[in-house]
Amino acid sequence: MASAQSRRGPAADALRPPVMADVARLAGVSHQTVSRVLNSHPNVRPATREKVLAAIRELSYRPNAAARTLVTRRTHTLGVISFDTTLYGPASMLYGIEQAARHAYFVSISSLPALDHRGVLDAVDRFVGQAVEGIIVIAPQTSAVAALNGIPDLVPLVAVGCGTEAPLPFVSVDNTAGAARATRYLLDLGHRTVHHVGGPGSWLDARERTRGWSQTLQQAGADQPEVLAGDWSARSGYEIGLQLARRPEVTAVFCANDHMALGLLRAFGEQGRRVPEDVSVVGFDDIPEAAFFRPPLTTVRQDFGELGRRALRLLVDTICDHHSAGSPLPVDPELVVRSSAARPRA
Amino acid sequence: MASAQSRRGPAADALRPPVMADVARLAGVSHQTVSRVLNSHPNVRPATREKVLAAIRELSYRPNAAARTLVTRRTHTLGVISFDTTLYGPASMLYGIEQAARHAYFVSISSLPALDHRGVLDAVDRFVGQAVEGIIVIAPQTSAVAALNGIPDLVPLVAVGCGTEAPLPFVSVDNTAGAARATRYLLDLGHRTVHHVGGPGSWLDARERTRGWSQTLQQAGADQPEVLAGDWSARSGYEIGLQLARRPEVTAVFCANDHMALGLLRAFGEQGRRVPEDVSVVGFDDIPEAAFFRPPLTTVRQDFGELGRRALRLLVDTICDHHSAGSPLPVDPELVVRSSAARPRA
DNA sequence: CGGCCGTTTGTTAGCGATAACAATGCACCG
DNA sequence: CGGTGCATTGTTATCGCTAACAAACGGCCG
Repeated sequence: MASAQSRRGPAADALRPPVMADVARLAGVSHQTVSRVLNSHPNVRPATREKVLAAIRELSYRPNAAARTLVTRRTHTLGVISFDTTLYGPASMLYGIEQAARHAYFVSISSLPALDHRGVLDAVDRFVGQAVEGIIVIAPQTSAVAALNGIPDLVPLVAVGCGTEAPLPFVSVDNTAGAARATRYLLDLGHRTVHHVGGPGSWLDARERTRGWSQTLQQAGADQPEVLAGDWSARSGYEIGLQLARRPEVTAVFCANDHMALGLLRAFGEQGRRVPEDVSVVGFDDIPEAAFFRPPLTTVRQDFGELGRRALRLLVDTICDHHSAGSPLPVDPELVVRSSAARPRA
Repeated sequence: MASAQSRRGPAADALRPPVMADVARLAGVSHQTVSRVLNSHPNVRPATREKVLAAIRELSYRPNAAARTLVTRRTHTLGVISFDTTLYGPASMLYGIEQAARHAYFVSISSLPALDHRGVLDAVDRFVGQAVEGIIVIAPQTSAVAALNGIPDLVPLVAVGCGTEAPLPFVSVDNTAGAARATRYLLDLGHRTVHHVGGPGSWLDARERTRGWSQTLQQAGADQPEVLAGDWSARSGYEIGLQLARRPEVTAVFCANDHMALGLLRAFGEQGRRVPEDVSVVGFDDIPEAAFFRPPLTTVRQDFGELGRRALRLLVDTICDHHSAGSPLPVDPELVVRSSAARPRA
């Protein structure tokens, strides 16, 4: 049997995985017929198909992906470039993307410690080298958007969470509306004005949330306090909270994310300012833990998973039609009322 | 110029990306010489190399990965199979893996909503079909380990966070030691015994932490209260906390993770049991927010990133030597003392 | 019963790279 | 001045698959 096997010589049988020709020989057909069965072409007699399938099973044959790719020019692979996937937002989007993609694509990741021009360009380059069929950039920072500008159009590319200024198809949440909702809620409770702990200015989401807050105050004719910017971390929220706690005129704070709100709550607690009796706090994101902060955090829910799924859909559309049919509507954030905000004391 | 280009005919120039033959023609050498330059073989005259590089730049040529793979049988791709990468632990390990791998490999992910037998097998199968060079399974659940047993040895496979019972090379943290350290710490503070909020029994880490706690109590001759098992979520910690708060004999609690500890803190706060005055709480993981809980959480730090990096190293070793040189030492967790635990009141 | 047509199968030629081997050129030696 | 050997380059075969075309087969019609 071994000697009849192939030009590879008898000894190679065990070493090399079987190829299509081996299946063909065993089934007594030509390799092309095997290929037809594998690609479910019509015009293969059922009996033949069965023989081939049996041979495939017997040899545990698996088609060689590289050979296939070489001729079909399809890799069934997408690339995702993201800022630090340890963070809740990026991690959730990645998860959403992967769930939505898995039935049709492999997803390859590139998680960058910083989204600078160089890093993004390199990552795109890597992926193009790998011949991905499309790329999703989770690009929350202005620097990333800038980098995206300079990218040659080698492969369909979609951005997510990049504000509305991106020079390419994108999906995003309506940060401005979410921030406005939070601010409006606090004003409606009776607060004279609302202070704001912002995210880093280099992040688009941060800017947009700040804008939503600012516009709402302006419309309401309320005082507009200076923005205190953190870096998204609980620590920065804590430090800012320490300052804010000293100022008795502060009765309401809108934090650009839940982690900073956590730090804020801690700082207020430490300084003896009660939440929500003395000061109200509202966050943004609705991370799973927010409901278990002390007190439970009123916050703006953002559906990261949905965002990821939409990004994927947009990318797939772009790959197929090869014309971006405009970007879908922004995902609408929702205010989740818990107990960290209340009416100010009279 | 176009007519001299290639057998593809003049019109194809703009459509197809350039191939090695195009570069060769432009540089006036054979395609093999181009290949030599690309693979930095010795024995290419510097002048020739320059000509080739210039041609490559001029055409913006990129080698075709599939063609390369077909002949070299290398894909430079690794697969990572993980349970829900939204969670802090898996996300951090994934990040560690990717950071360590990126200079040499692409990393493809498969994030499963459940690590059941079928799911793991399918994921491995997908990756084998994609011809990855190795797979890392972030396999914290017993069901995953069971599934790993049945896997044919088609590709190097390494598990991480899978306890010490895995039938294959693995890396893990020393959960038992970490839990023992936390428990010991509470006992040393003077508590009679320590209650335990465990993770789901289907998770190896949960079991090991419970074991470490249990052994320590036994060694100390302390009472061994019944384990209350949660599901890692803050919500489950909260619910268990509500029960525990009613029992005045409870003065110290060791939680199997920080999220449940957060829920516990909230429940105790709500029920008027002060932490750490009335009851001490220690967590596990040291998530970035733990320092900003109220009170700041004393917990056991686990370096997920390092774990990921080690897993990668182990996998690469396995790929190269193709014999697993035994698994590396478990990563040692460290107790981070903050203020959620104190001496019991007299 | 020959010819036409549709179904089923086989044969050949690529896809774009690397590997093995052959050929060239030049320096150096006896 | 021919032979030897190394550095450099070119030629050919091959990786495992799909696409395009060719051939064989059978049924049906006139």
